[in-house]
Amino acid sequence: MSKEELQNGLNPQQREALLHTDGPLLVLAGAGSGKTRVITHKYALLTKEEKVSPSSIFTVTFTNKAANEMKERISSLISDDLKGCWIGTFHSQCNRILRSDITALGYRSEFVIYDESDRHSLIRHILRELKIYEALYKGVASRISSLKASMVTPEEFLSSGDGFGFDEKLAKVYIRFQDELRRCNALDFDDLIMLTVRLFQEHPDVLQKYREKFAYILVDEFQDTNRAQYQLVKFLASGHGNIFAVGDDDQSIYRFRGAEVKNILNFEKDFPGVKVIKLEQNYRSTQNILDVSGSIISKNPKRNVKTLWTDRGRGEKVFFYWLPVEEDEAKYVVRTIKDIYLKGVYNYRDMAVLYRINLQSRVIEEALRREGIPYRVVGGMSFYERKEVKDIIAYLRLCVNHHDNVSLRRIINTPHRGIGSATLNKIEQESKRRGISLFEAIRRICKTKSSSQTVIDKLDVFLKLINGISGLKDSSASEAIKSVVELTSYAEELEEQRIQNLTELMISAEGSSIDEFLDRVSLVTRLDESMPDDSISLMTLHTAKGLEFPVVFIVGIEEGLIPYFKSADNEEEVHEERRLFYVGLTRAKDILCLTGARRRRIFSKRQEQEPSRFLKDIPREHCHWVEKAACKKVSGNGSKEKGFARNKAVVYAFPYKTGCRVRHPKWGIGVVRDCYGKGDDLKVCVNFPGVGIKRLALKFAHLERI
DNA sequence: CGAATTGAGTTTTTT
DNA sequence: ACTCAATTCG
Repeated sequence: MSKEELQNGLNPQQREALLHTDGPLLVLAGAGSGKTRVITHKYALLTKEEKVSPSSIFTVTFTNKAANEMKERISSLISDDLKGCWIGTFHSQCNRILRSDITALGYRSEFVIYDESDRHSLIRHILRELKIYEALYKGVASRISSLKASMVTPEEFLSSGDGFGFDEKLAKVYIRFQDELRRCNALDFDDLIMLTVRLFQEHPDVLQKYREKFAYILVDEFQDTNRAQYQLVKFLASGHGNIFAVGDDDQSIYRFRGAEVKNILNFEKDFPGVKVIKLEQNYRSTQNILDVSGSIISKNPKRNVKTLWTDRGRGEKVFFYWLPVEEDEAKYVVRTIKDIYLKGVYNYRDMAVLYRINLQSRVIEEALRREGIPYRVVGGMSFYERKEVKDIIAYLRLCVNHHDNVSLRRIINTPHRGIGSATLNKIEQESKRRGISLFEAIRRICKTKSSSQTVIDKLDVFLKLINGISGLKDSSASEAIKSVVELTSYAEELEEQRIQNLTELMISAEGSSIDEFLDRVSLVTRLDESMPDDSISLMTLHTAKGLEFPVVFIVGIEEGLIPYFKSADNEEEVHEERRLFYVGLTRAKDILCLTGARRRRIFSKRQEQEPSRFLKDIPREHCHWVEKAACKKVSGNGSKEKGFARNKAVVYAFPYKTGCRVRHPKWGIGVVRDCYGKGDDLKVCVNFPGVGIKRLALKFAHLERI
């Protein structure tokens, strides 16, 4: 594509951002303003016109999904292949750098990467040893994580500490944690960033090498960077200043995990002469949706004001429904979903239900199930977090790296081989006494026969097993997985579904070496989520960031949920809740429907709920505002719930009930899903197995009741 | 060593 | 209400 072609279809601001090639540039991109478009076109322009090699453009995103999407879109713009390009997540980019240069910091380059749960088990182990209440491990882990994300060393933390006992203990755990990681030859996610920054700090020659290598730095979702990530980018860019950062401070919703919006503000200080461009034309939503979301976000102070506009027209008003209890809310949402679906304009995949906390999905799911509407809950446990998958990966890690104590602890008795806590304690002691890894300690115990024969026998079996698998080091990852499963008899007495998962794991490993595979599973959280079926998406507001749907429901717009009660007394956090709400609102393209319930069960307590304070900021003229005292329209069946079954209002006598069977001359036998309309316009929705769901005008479809 | 029972706590999440 | 985890019992 030529320079001219790359500009086609861009608005003036986008074009300006595209054509600014030298020096720092900050693009404040409102929701739905086509930021990815600008980034990808920029990338294409740099490689095509400026003849910059893809290997000289350092491009970072936060998620793999974003990185892949970007790669795809770029490769459709330029015909060259992107081999050797540097487009990836912060973590994968840092991994790449560290794999080649971490030895400068005294680490070995074959480190393994610990995920959240590995980190948790290591911290629990340390707490146990230091005799600190173990149940605190989650809090401790997250404190340490945020210290590392802010590049604070244990020493610095200690000196800045308030001298209260707990901080001292925390620092101790922190030191110990880093120490253990090192002994295990492992890095956690925070280390990947932190150590890369440290590498640049302490080794100017290495920094110089990368500065020369990367002529341009592109940062996506800049508002989500934490301090370490920002330092990283700053290091790379401060030589030539060719940094191109894209973000939206209004969509900063990850403060709780260390994101610092102030990086956007600092940016103008750190890179003098920065050009700031705002993208305010929105290509996603109707004007009504933009007005409503704008009225919400404009109440936040300290923001880069952006006023989104669209040429799409006003569109539907935004719906707000206030219902008596959460079940009513769910029912209302589901009924509306069905109504919309049956009108035929939108499919289920075009709709999403968003909520503040995962717990809220339950009621919605139940209501959807009752109506037989297909749905999927987005988020939740990722494939690689499943126990059986993690177990097998632990075996692989241990084989590649005998120092990996965390993996060893995980699988030493999985599947059961009679090695319990007593034996493990003995091993731990031996390892501590000699300053060797657990694996070495086991070897020693076996060699010196310093335990009872039964224990030695069991340990010996384990040793032989690991040694046997270690022999597979050079075989392919999928071979190795197969062998691990066989040698450990892992699949025995495992449920069918879990065996399936292992098969899936093997398939996903095909074609990679063990090292590559381990890297990938650490840095890629979920398998590519395929979504071929037509189903409603359910997810939290956080998960919805970056996505868009023609029809969006946001449920539970109540005080206590949005803003969440734990945030309600902290001003900063209320601002973040407001942004979160804003993110949710701006996901909608055509139809936006907000709901809330007057009474709701939260943690088994029935609570009287107030409408969210944010609702006060929405101008009523953009909304259909409906408060329901009780559920009026009860759809024939399913109204046996207490309270509002009184209106047995079967409005029209439909000839077909949901669930009854019919025969169609062409499609055969099907099940009636729904029946609506009246008179000559009576429509019936039938699911024909193997054919799919059909909507038929009763008048023309020659249905036969069976 | 492993199963069963009791008890505490309860946001959001990517890598 | 429900989950997850620790402790206790067999």
